Amino acid sequence: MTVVCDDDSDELALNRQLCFALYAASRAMTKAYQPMLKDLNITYPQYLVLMVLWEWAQKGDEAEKNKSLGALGQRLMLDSGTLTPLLKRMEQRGLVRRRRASWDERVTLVEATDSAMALKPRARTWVQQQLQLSSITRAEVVELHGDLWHFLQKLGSETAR
Amino acid sequence: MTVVCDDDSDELALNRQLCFALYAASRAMTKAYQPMLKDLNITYPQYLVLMVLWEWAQKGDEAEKNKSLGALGQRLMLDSGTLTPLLKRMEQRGLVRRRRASWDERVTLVEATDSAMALKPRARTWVQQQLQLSSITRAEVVELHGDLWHFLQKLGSETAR
DNA sequence: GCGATTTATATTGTGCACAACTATATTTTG
DNA sequence: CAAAATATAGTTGTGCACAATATAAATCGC
Repeated sequence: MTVVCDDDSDELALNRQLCFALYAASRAMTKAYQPMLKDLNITYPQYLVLMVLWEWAQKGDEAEKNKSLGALGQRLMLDSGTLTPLLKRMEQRGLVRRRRASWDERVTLVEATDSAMALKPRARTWVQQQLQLSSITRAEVVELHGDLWHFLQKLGSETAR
Repeated sequence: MTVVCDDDSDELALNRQLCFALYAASRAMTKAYQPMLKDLNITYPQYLVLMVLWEWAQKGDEAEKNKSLGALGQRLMLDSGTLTPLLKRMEQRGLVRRRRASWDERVTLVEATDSAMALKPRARTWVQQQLQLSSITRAEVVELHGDLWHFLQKLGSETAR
């Protein structure tokens, strides 16, 4: 039996594509978070927003200038087309407050409510437990995280050209 | 000045979260593919589908049983809720054919059209060029890919419990 | 062979992502 | 200072993802 197989068959094989590995791993990770997200009654992107707002809440008021929708977008690499409706949904759920900056009417300031702050310890506990229960070591996580970040930097500096 | 900073501030810091690194890297990768995707006039998930169909086209007809929507979903880890409308759009664009299997009326068989096969060399050339132009080495790609796949296996075996 | 169960796909509804565009406020510049 | 340029969000439209559900075909147990 003759197997027809041109020389580029390997080059574009799905299982060798970094792009697919990233795509699949990202979605698998999102799925792994679902039990916690369901418990907190939020979505995955909303959880990412909360992580930023939780950080901001610790910084006090001196850095209000940097607590805008735009700043949030820079941290998460998302634009207003994604964040505006997402934040409106979170506002409806009582998780965030939105208001215009007095010093610049273009700017929308965003902050976590007490209700949102209350979710933080629950998230922290769950994340810690999952890592302990997992067969994945902390060292593996740190290494993969570092490699991803390094990759992200290079990719960013190249696509910015 | 006293900086309020509880002891879990680092644990949930966005920039230390593997989940966010995966999320950001995956989206950045998708963005990096946009010039090619725009040229081929397809979306990123459609490109992933094509990579599978390109592989299938090389296998001849003996494996028709494994060229179903379900098999496609297993490869891409996507369900019918995502694939059915996506494939209908690709069918409209003349990129795929869909038909019921004669041996099981439930099964939808999927295959690339000639028009879709014609896109493969263009994609291959672009991917090769990008890697050459990039400051990212082939070794880095292979290592990150391996680590991601390894991680995906562990995550999959755990969430399957 | 026939009802119950399982399997494969399709449908429905919600929430992202993101490109393209709009609206408005601020800053810069001649 | 008025006009142009820039900055910041919001809006609109398309296409995923995915949970939940529906539909229909095949298989199983008897």
